[in-house]
Amino acid sequence: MKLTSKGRYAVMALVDLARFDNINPVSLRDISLRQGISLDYLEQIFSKLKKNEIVKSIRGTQGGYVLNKNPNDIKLTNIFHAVDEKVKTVQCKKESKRGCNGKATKCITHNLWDELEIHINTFFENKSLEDLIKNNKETRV
Amino acid sequence: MKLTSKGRYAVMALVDLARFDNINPVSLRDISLRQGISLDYLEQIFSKLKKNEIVKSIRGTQGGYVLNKNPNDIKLTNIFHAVDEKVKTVQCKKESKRGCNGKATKCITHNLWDELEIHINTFFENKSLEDLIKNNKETRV
DNA sequence: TCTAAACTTGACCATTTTAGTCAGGTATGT
DNA sequence: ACATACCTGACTAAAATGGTCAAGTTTAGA
Repeated sequence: MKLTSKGRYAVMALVDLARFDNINPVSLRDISLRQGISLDYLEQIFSKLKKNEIVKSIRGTQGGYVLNKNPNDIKLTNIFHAVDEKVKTVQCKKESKRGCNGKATKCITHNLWDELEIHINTFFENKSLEDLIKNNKETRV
Repeated sequence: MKLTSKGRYAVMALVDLARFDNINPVSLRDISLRQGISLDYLEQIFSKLKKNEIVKSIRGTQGGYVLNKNPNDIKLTNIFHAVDEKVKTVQCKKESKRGCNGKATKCITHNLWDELEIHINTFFENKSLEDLIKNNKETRV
């Protein structure tokens, strides 16, 4: 199990954005430079964040992005959902009426993954952008 | 983020094994049939489980695998570790003396991933094969 | 009004990972 | 001897990942 870069970049970029958007919109170019993330890739990510109403865009010179909500109302779970970072641990095909092992039963470890998923989601639901700004200042190695 | 099939299969197979190994070793062929997992793939997985002393093998006719420890002493974390299921959320190159963003700092979300990792690992460390046998009987859909 | 900054969209792609298969072994109980 | 079952390594198709590239559109400011 691992978190992909897309989810990580999304969170990094939003934390960066949240710290600088007090007055003016923040351009992806600036975020790209500060965080070392490819500009083209950031554009893909922000396209999704915008669709999910986490950020707003302002076009043209001096444009950029701003948060669309209070940092306290942006939970990690919203961010991951926006960029398609799946927290699902097992894919049980819901289309079929059958269980996840092809039989008429759930697989013997099914409940376990449900529990795990809840465990992880709880973490994400309780963590907001606000928390990250407060507690995770860039620190020296 | 998702759990790969390898880790899931490993757990499924071990739960199956734990339920049937009272008297005789259990063959991978039986597990394969019961759980619907490819035999060849199971062999790869059990090779790793054996290296990590989670199971013992008995060769020859009537051979198979048996648990090498008490089900209560086999934690999920041991199983995942054995089959290389990474719970690491971020790969910060430890070889380099630098931070995870190439600069001399940790990335601004570094602490977050550390926390998440601990959160998930706690779940895995507290869950044993014994727990799964007790609570996760195969259930009808 | 011209232009450069910045967002927008979609196609494309190399690499890595995943989830296996295949083809051979070797050991051992009967 | 022979069938069963473990053991090992090479191989591979398909998907996911982590981007790049190209061609726009919009708008502030000179």
